[in-house]
Amino acid sequence: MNQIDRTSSANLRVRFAPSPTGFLHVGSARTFIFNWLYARHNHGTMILRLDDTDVERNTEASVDSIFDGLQWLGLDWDESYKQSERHELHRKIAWSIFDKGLAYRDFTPAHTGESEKSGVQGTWLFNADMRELPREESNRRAAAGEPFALRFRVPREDAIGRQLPSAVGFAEGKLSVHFDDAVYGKQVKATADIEDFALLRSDGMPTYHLASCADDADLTISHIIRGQDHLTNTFKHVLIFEAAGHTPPQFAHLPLLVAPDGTKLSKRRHGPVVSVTTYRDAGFLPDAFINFLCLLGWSPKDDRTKMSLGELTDAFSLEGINRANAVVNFKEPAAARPLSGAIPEETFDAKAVWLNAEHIRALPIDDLSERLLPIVHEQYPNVTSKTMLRITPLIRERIKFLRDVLAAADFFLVEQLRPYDPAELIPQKGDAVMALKALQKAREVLASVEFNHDALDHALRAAAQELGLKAGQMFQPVRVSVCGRKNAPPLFETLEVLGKETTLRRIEDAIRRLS
RNA sequence: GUCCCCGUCGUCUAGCCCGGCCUAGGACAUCGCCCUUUCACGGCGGUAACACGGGUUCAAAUCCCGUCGGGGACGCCA
Repeated sequence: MNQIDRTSSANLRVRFAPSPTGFLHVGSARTFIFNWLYARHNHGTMILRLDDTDVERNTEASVDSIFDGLQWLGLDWDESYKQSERHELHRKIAWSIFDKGLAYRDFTPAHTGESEKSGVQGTWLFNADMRELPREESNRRAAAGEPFALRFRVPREDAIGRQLPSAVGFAEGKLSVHFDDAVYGKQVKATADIEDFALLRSDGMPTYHLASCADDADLTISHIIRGQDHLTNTFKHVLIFEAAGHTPPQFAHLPLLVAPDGTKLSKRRHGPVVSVTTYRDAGFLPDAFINFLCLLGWSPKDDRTKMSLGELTDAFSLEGINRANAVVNFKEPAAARPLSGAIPEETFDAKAVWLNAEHIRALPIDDLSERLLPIVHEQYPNVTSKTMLRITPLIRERIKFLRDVLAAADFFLVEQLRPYDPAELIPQKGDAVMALKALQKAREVLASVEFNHDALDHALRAAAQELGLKAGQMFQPVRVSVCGRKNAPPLFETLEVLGKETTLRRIEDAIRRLS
């Protein structure tokens, strides 16, 4: 059965196959990333396939939203397909399975939705009348126009003695299907626990299971890397592959991403916090987001956490994937803070936020500056890239999200400072008189000094000494007058960028506020 | 209900396959100290975990059995 050479990377082909039924959520993004990493690490082929079989639920908006997310991540693919354009192939394969006697027509009317989902009697297996329906009668009824679904004939005890597919054998005395998962190891399931699933619906459309396997076989996918929620479906898939005359690919199932409440991440229950574009809009760097996602369910095993895309690509392997579900430790925005439009920082997993800050700090100044500029321009269209380039180094260590630039660099950007509490001007262990004295001195000294770091440093320290103040007591009033608050970048660099004119004007203003 | 998967600090994880180096390592978060003109960065240190119970063994986080807990799949949805 293992005739395909899976070690040869030239034939390595993986795929990401989202269904366009909503936005791209973080679990899907992580599946995409792992597939991409595996393909690139092994110089294989990355395929994007839209699994849009369910016309009812698919929307154009969803397709756009998924592409938005993928585009932001910045990871590419080599080939792309739409399942809805391949129905002929799916039907052809379904009927070839029927022709081999491995599927049969089921004329039972379709079920009315969810009603008999978790029946007390246990798993429904098959309807004997339909499964055993003579071929002639089946053909006759079909020819008469009676609707039917096409069902897979899962091997039962009646298959014993005949030629069995190679994935089917006996385990503990029971006829079972087996396959080897790259993450979860050997998997076995008794055919008595697998129902005769549908291949074609009564409207002739392929089901997900059929379409997915038919495409994977046709596109010669070598490795299927997907969420663990498909682990039990895989037994059916193995059966389809073999019935269609193909060797099943190598499977690798990923542990699920779960919410803090322990349940599988879902768009429905958890909302925008699980949408990729939410991270984009909050000012995450794509590489930081990718880094974060990779650490959920995978480990490089060498204690590294902050990793670039290149490092991730080099380090990635299926062996590093673990089996336990991982929680994305986000908070519901409503619980985090009364909503004010923007998504508060504490909404996101703290590690994601930290990684983002790390990636921001690792970016070269000019690169960071370029990414910051469009955000700044939303509110301050007149800021030049030259100015931005001077501001960036002063705030790089102080922002966790790209958007934070607006709050961190506000005093560089506005003409007029927002009104602040004059009490802020008063230094440690000082009073309003001291503040006033310091500012008047600063006004005097700064008027005649050259605005570069060293000159500023000398001038202000000397001024402090002259007044009998500690350096900090001198700096604080100046800082607050030019920044409008206590927490700000280092003073001299700040003054340098602000320039003499603005600095003096703001000190003047502060003196006015004090008196 | 049936079947499948999982269970190491609050969270992500290393170690588990091939028992001893584990008085269980790292990271985030948290607490404290240092650096310092504020904030941040950085440095140092602390708190904190092998779900439980049996067994095998000289020795078990690592192997076996059971219990409990969590998740997932069971559709003519994907």
